[in-house]
Amino acid sequence: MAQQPMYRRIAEDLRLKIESGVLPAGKQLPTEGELSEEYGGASRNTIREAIRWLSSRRLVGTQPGRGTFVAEQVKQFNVPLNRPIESEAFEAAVREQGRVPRMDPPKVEVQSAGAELVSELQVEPGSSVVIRHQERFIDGGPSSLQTSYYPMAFVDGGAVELLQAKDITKGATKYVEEKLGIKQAGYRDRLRVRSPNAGEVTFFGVPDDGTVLMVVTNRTAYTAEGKPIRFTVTVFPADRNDFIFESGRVPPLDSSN
Amino acid sequence: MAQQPMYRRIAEDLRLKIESGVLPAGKQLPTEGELSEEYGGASRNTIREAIRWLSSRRLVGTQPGRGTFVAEQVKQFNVPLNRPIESEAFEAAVREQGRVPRMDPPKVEVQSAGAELVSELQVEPGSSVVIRHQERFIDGGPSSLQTSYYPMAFVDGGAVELLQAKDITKGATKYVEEKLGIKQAGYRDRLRVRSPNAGEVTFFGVPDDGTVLMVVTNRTAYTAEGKPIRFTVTVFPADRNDFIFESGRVPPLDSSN
DNA sequence: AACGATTTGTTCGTATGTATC
DNA sequence: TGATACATACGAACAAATCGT
Repeated sequence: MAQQPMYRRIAEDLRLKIESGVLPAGKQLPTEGELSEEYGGASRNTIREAIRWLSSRRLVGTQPGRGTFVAEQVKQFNVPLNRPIESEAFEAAVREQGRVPRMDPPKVEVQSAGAELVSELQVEPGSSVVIRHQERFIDGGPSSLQTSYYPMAFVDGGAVELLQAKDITKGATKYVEEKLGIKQAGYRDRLRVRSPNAGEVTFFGVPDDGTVLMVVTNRTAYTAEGKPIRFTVTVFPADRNDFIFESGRVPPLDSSN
Repeated sequence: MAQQPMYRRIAEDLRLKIESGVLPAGKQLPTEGELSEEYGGASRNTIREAIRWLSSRRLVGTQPGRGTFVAEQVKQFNVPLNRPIESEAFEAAVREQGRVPRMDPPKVEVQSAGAELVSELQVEPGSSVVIRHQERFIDGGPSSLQTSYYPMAFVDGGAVELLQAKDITKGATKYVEEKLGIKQAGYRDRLRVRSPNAGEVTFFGVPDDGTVLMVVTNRTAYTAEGKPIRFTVTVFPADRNDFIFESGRVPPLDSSN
């Protein structure tokens, strides 16, 4: 029975201290030098391996120049999948959970459709697509990045507000329905977990060490005839969000949870 | 403008080679010693930092004694959230996607309810709970771990098969309804991402470095009166599964995707 | 079955860089 | 500005896993 490497045993010992409350959330760990002494003169590199193991599990966080701290438990936000994901729905969901929403005005762009969009929106390769991008915040901190894609044909058909860099107050879905008579009959979400890209690391302020992951929800909305009318990508940090999906009749969700 | 550390630049260079196809999936990278020479005599530790960066993003995988290999793309499985999650539904979903399901017979256990179960099942603290645990496989590889919890009162009331370590062919939900007249009216899923525990690392055969995460779906099923009747936890490796949720009317999902 | 060669994993020591207070 | 603490980088040695002989 081979025993575990030293850094692993040290990490395990620290993990127990954290989970048992000897080292409470927010508390600073001894410095690497101190831990080195504490654990029988193990090399500072070995201590760093142990801390890295804890860090990759988000049990601790390191801050250059300050120290290593036991991770604070972050309050989870419940992302309701059964509801619309437009601005008003986001605001309502956040307020329901007793928190404060904020949204930047959308950035609008026109690009030619790449492979994914061609498949999701069923448009011609290289045809123009309207992109509406919005940054969202909860309690002043970054919450999510949302990007919606519409066929340019919608704008040509009269839905010109899609090109304006401001919120469509009545909701883009309703707006498209009123302007073009294109009515949403349903949608499909696909949730996937992946590493953040450079822009997401910046926006969310997460460490760039591959430990924090993102949940990406791809929502494709369809008409009754099965024609896709919108493709929306929303990116959330995986460690601060739960995704709630309800089917049939269920009692209301206790928002304290 | 501070430039990036060397290990990061090396990692970025290797990342480009991987993403551009110079290093195709499955290909072995040069050994650490060779890379050390390639990158201007950088120390082997620095090379290892670069590889660690790639590894934490699942771009490469290392195998002691063998080498470092570009990660193979794993075929995603679509987990349908709109459907039941009992054995038959799992089998059907897997077959629909052209793959081969397998399930071990369930392990049954009785435990006293801890805090989470007390809250989810609304049972008395310390009261007995029936636990049914099942391991599931797709194409011979580990797919998911599912654990369902029922109040012991169901067994006392006559649903004795809940205690037997074999599949309830008609489905546990239907069985409970027939035996006890307790009818499921709806359910709520909560998806959350976390690190695997020791048992999950073993079962799924994933590296224990905190890089591979799990998606846990907690499903609580309710009666029309809002009484919880079942609590089910299913654990999936985050990198091999997409979670699909449909609302309203949507065209069928192309299972090739 | 045993051994040696190869490759990654662990541990040490040391020096210097950079962020914070 | 100096002191402190984590981050990067180097060099070295040995351990452990793998594979072919």
